Amino acid sequence: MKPCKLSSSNMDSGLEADLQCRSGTVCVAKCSSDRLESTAKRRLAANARERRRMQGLNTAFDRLRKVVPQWGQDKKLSKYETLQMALSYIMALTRILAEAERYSAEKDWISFHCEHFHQESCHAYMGQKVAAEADPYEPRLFSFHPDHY
DNA sequence: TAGGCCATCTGGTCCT
DNA sequence: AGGACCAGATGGCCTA
Repeated sequence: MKPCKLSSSNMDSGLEADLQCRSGTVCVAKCSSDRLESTAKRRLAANARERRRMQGLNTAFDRLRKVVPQWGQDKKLSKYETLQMALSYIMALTRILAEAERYSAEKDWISFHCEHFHQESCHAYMGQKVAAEADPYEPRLFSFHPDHY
């Protein structure tokens, strides 16, 4: 948006009818006031759009806070903490998924191994696995460790 | 009271 | 030209 090229003296005079552009052509009072008015209008519209945009962003943050674990947190997570927690959460879930896949493949092999070789040690191993799976959402998996920059 | 967090305004840049 | 997005500035609110 280019500013209306009015001389400062004219701007200060307050006599709108006498306003002149630097080009020398007579600038009708309406010219500057309309321009200022439309500039102000567009600025206000832009402000409103920006407010709506930020509100949308905050709504998204609230939705994210609802699905992210908040172990022992009595106050809501800040935006930065929410993003960090979401990252930890996703990584933990990914790890659980990978473990589960590996376990299902491994279990077949272990069953076979137990059937044909040393059964005692296999029972101990299987028991350990089951215990570990009993509480896959153990809080420590998603503990929030903010990075310090 | 200082520091953290947030909302809002604003000007700049990019895209359609 | 106008909208979306972004980053900097500013002021308010809250907490230790």
